[in-house]
Amino acid sequence: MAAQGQYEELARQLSAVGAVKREMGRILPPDCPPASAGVLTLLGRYGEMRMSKLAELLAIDMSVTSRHVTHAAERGWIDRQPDPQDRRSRLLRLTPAGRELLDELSERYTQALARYLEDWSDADVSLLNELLGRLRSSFGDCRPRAHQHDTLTRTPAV
Amino acid sequence: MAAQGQYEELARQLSAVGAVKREMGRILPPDCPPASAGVLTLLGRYGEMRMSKLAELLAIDMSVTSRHVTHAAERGWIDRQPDPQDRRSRLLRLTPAGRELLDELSERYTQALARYLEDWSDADVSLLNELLGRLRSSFGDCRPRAHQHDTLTRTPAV
DNA sequence: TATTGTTATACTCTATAACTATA
DNA sequence: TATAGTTATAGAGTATAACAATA
Repeated sequence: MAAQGQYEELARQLSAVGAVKREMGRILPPDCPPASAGVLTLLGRYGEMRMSKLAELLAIDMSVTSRHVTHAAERGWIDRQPDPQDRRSRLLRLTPAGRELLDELSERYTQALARYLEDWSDADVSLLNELLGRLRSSFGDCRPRAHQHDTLTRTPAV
Repeated sequence: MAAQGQYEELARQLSAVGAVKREMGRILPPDCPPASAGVLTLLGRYGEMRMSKLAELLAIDMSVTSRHVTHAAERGWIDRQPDPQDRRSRLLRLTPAGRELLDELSERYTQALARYLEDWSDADVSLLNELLGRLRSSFGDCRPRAHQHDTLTRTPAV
């Protein structure tokens, strides 16, 4: 349990961290918006998955996920196969071109962060990662309760 | 200097923290988008300032700042007076209504975070704040060099 | 009838460039 | 001529609701 000032400060930091995100977005290759990079990263990390799973990992609505996936699929970075188990679903996976692009993205991210965070210790980067992960998890666990004014309405995927 | 995997993880965490930001945005009162909350917060914290200073603190372009400020001014939350020292500039400050709204925002942020982060210690929240501040500062110090393909062109305000 | 995914629409946020007014 | 701020325009991201196909 933290003091009120800490919470207000955290709200401010979260709001302001957008500038860092935007700066990271600027290093991406043309035709690859940050949303595509997110899709490729998750498919690279977790392997083949369905739309609904990807939407859950991205923590955005599936309708939005669908558009991002379409963007990437149109450029040949990912592959959409109907799921033989349930033909309503589609299985997503990286193509070789997608894997290649992902490698390029990793390198760009790494180079940019190594430059910006040159005076950060390994332990500090690690700690920030851990705390951000915990932050997301603390929020994620509460998310379903967000707007529950109608208990009979379908609850969103996650 | 951190390992490559740490940097890739940080890129992912930064991308994913948007979900937390959106969740925080959902608790705001109607008619007060997150951008307005940011404007009010900074004016409350640092007091009267000019447009250019506010844009610098928000780390967004002044054109965008101008629109956020107009939104808030039209609702009576902030006041824009021409600077007597330089009539091109405008001095921004909270109105009583703006101060009242800011108090409401602080309370909502605090309540939401106290609920989501109920199992966080004061020290952990503090640490996250500190690391996010350092992160922003590490990026901010590099920003001017971003796109310097024409040294004679005016460099953006910050 | 319920669920998976897509599409249509609308809203928020941001950047670039052109513009106005003052210095 | 240069600077502070505004406005016009375009692009990226997201959410809600209506829809199609399958279960």
